[in-house]
Amino acid sequence: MHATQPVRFTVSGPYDLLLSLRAAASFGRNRYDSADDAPEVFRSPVRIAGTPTALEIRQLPTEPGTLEATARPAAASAAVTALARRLVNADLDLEPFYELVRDDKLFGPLTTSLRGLKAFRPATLFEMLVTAVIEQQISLMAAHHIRGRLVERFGESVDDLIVFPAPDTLAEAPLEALRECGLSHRKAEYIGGVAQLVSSGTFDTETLADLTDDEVRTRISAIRGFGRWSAEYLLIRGLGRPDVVPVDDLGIQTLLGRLLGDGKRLTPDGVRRVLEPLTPYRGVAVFYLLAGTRLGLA
DNA sequence: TACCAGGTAAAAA
DNA sequence: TTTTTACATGGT
Repeated sequence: MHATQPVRFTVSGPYDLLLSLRAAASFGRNRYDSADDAPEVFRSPVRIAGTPTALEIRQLPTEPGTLEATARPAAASAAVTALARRLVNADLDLEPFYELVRDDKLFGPLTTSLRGLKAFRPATLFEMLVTAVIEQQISLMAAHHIRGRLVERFGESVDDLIVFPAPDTLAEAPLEALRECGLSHRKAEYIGGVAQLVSSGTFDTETLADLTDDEVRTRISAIRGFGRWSAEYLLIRGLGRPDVVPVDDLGIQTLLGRLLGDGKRLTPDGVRRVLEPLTPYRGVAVFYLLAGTRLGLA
């Protein structure tokens, strides 16, 4: 049942793939996830049944609610569709969010300009867990460099892309090799540890999708190296939970202080206070503010 | 040069 | 129980 033809699927609510790609690029170009020569196509290196695969996703110009996914090498249609739906966050319907903020002074115009924008999600939650550890405390710029070295050293090539390292690869990697990518000794331990939990099956990332936000918080925080920030980072970025905000996040505290506060960095309680009216789309709202800032709209 | 950046666990108080 | 400290990289 391998798809030699592209598979098609529909997305819930408004969606603009090109805008979403532009926003993603503005957060820091990731040369392993996109191509310069075809900016209207989302290309992502993924693993399907263990095989490194290049997944390409397009939006049909005449039928914006329908997307088309192609896998090379060809792979099972069901797997391709499921993965593509995850990457573009196909199940999230933005319309209720737009309704909620339609008359808001800040969010009304912002959501009109950015109509159809969604954050991409990574192919695996394991990738998100590792990325969360890398981004702890240091600047995003520094984190990008470290992550790039990790992917180059331990990932697998497919076409001109590199698939994020598999859990067993990082589980078997010597701590010293992880440190050579620029990680602290402590972070190398965290990453080796979570890689062993996932590769051994002790921690099943796929079952997290069935749990509530709070249940996921508890499960993630139980892993060494993962506190509240990392759990919430995984919830919003990895699982696409629309109402979650990492209130400990320095970048978010600073941004919300500037746009919704008195200009100074907010405390975690301050973040909760200013976002309260945006429930149950607080996480999506923060993403729109971040994207708006990056794209020069907010 | 020193300091800060999308934190966390462990030690010290 | 609460507060302090060490940590790696890269930009300013």
